[in-house]
Amino acid sequence: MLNLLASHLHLVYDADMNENGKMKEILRVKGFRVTSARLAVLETLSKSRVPLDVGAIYKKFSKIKKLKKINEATVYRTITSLEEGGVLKRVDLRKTSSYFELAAARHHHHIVCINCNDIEDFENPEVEKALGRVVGRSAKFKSVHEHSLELFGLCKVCS
Amino acid sequence: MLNLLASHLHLVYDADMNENGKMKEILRVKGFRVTSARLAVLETLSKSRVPLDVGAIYKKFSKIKKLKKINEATVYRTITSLEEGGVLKRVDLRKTSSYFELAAARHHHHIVCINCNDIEDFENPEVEKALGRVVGRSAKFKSVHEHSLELFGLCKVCS
DNA sequence: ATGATTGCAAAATTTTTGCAGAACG
DNA sequence: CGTTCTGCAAAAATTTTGCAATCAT
Repeated sequence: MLNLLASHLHLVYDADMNENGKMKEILRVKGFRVTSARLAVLETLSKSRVPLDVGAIYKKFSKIKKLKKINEATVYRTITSLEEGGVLKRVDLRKTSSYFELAAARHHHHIVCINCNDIEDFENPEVEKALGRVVGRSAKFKSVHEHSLELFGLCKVCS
Repeated sequence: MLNLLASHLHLVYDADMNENGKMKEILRVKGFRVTSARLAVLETLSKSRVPLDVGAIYKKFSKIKKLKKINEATVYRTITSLEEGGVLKRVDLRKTSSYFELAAARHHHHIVCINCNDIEDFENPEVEKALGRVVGRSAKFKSVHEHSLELFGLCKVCS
C-alpha cells in the first residue's frame, strides 16, 4: 500500500489517511482549501520519481482513474498558488517548460543526464553548509530563503 | 573604453580588438562562423550586468545602433548553437523564459531578489569544492560537466 | 451564504520549423 | 563555390486571463 511509510512514521488515526489523505492534510496545514484540482496535482507529483511539468501532470491524470480530469489552465493556477504557498518547488532542468516537485520531500538536489534525462537525487550536508555561509559575504543580501542546485552530466549508461 | 581590461590582460595586436573583436575571437576559437547575428547576441550580453532572455536581447538591438536588427527566430537559433558550443550559459531565474549569459565570464553563480529581480554574482571556492565531491557518491553518474546554482531571497532594499 | 476555485474559450508569450535567399570561409 | 546561416512566415508549445458557474468552508 502507498501509505506503508506513513504508517511507520506516525499513528494513522483515520482510515482515509492514505496518500490522498496525506495530501489533504498538507493542504489544510498550509491553509489551502481541499479541492480536486489540488489533490490531483499533488497525488500525481507524489507518484512520480522525477519532477514533472504541467503538460506531463496533465497527461498523467488519465492514468489515475480516480482523479477527475482537470483543465490545463487550472493546473497552471493550482501550481502557481501551491508554489507560492511552499507546497511545491520549481526545479530547473534547463528545459523550456517549468518542472515541479513536492516540497514535502526531504531537501535534496538533482543530477541530470543531459542525454537520457534520467535524474538522481542527492543531498549533501557539506554543500548546504557552504551555501549557508555564502550570504554572509553578500553586499546586497542579508538572507536567502531558497536555492536551486542541479548538476548536469552524462549518466553511466549514456557515457 | 570597453577593452581596457583586455588590454591589460594581453597584447592587443589589432586595432579592431575592441569588444567586437573579442567576440569575433571567441567565435573563431570555438569554430563558429563570424556572423552579425552571433556578434549582436554576444555584444548585447557582454554589455549587460545581468542575464537576459531572448525578448530582452531582441529589444536591446535597437539601442545599439551599429548592430543590424536580427530576426527573433534567428536569435533563438543563435542562442541554441552558442549554448551547445559552450559560448553561452543558460541561467535559471525561475521565470517562464530562459535567460542567458556569456560563458567567458569568470565562473560564478547568482543571488536573485524575488521582489525586484536584482541580481548579485558570487563565487565561492568552498561550495565548488563540496560540489566536486558530490558525484563521487553517485550511483548513476561518474562525472558531471556543469551545474546550476542560484540563491533566492529578498535584497536589503526590498526586505 | 459567500468568497475561493474551476472550466472554458480566447489571447499572450515563448519557442520551433520549413524554405528560399544571403553570407561566410 | 559549397555549406552554413538568416529572414520571413507560419505553426507549435507554453502560459496567462476574463467571466460565469461551481465548490469548499
